[in-house]
Amino acid sequence: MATARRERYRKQTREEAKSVALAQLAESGTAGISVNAIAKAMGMTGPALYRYFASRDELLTELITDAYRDLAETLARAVADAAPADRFRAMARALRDWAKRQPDRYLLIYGTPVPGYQAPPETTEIAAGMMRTIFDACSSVGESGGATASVTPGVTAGAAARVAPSATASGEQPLTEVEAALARHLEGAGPWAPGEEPGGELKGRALRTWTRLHGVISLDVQGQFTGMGFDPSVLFEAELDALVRGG
Amino acid sequence: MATARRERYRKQTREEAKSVALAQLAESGTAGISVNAIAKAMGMTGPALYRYFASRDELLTELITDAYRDLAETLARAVADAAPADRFRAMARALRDWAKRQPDRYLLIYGTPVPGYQAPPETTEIAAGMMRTIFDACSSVGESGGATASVTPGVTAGAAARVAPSATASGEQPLTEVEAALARHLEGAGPWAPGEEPGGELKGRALRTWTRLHGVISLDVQGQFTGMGFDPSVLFEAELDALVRGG
DNA sequence: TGCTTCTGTGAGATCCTCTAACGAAACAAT
DNA sequence: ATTGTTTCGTTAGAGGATCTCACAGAAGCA
Repeated sequence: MATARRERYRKQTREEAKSVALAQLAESGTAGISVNAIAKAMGMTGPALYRYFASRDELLTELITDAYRDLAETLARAVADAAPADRFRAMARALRDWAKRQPDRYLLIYGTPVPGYQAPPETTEIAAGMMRTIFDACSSVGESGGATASVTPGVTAGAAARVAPSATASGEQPLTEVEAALARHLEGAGPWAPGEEPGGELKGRALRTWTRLHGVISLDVQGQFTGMGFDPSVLFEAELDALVRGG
Repeated sequence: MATARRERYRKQTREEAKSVALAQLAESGTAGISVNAIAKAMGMTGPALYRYFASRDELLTELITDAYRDLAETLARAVADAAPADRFRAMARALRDWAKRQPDRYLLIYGTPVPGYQAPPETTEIAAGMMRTIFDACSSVGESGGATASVTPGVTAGAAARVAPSATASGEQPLTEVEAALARHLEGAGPWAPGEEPGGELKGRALRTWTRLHGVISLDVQGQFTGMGFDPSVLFEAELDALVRGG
């Protein structure tokens, strides 16, 4: 029973090690995380830490899943706390804020993977939960917002003219032919998230949302915009608006 | 004069080293590139390679700039070889093809950077040249294509209704308010590319293009789509279409 | 009190990057 | 052809990394 003390201590030192590792990550990147250095910073010798983590890789993996979980929870909370009409924007901004506040953790999740690396099953679970959140945020985007313009299809011919939605549920934006093709292609895919699987159209919206937000955020946190003389948040808001507008 | 032999030999072994390094990169990631292992694979001892590269970092940097240059040239050629109406799609597809064919090199350019790492000035030059290519591809997107639909603004009020373009040059898509705001914000930014600097609207289009294509491509080459049961190229084409449509 | 389990230490194996000193080869010039 | 110079590759080694192993304490349990 009193072994609980030991377990508490064990968990505590594990957390301390991960915390020190995060500090190292922030200032030297993934490659700068050293078991030896962490141990030294904690006041013990190198091999002692191997009582708590089987390998440097396990520590790294735990850092990743922790960050993943944290991000997923942050998004879920942002969606839950927002009014239905604001959910989408709240989710997107929460994502960006999280990434900007701790770039290294974002890159830990979405950065360059090691070729051989196999993500633990826990990771895919978290990813599925996050996809659920994105679904929820996306599904509430056109509803009762009143801010979306109903764009009537133009008369010009061509592949990009907006066509009537195939057979989807609620009253949403009309889709272009290519959007409809993507929706059809995604109809059978999945399952991507727990709970009921949405239709292809919503999956397409979610996928667009994910990739576009990641595009802006990842280039931003990697510093690819530095020296270009503009505020990335303006670009982000523009992309956000395009997503809302485009359904 | 006959020192040319030596120089040729020198260049040759440098190239061989980089080639071996690329092989290591493909199978073990950036961290798996080892000067010792490269030398051994070339039939010499470790320290010998330090006659050719001052440090492991210099080798890495050279790998990055090589990849960057290669990518930039590939895009430029794709744009140059395509008919004006196809330039945009040609550029985008060339980008994706290049990335899919050699994911590790793409991630070398756009992957997680080391926090302390300062890109050599040569890199920013190449980036500027590539931005020029993107500008060229984007500027020819609405012209004479005939495939873009002229979307008439809906009657519904709200921030997302399309408004008349501010004062831009050619006959292009009308902009939403947020797009116009982004264009205004980008008007003074730069210079991003050699040659004449385009207006804010074109800069906005280029930025959207860059971030959206990168969003799809990076998640794809990182394997984030694996197991989701859909073809990423369909998503890519849908995004491409949205970019063409949206100006 | 003893017995067991957990925790930390020091030594060491094996890798890595990178420096330094030395032999050998190739080039240059008399 | 012989001499001098530059370059190349070697071995030796410093210093650091991950990780294993055997051993000394400490903590928990009887």
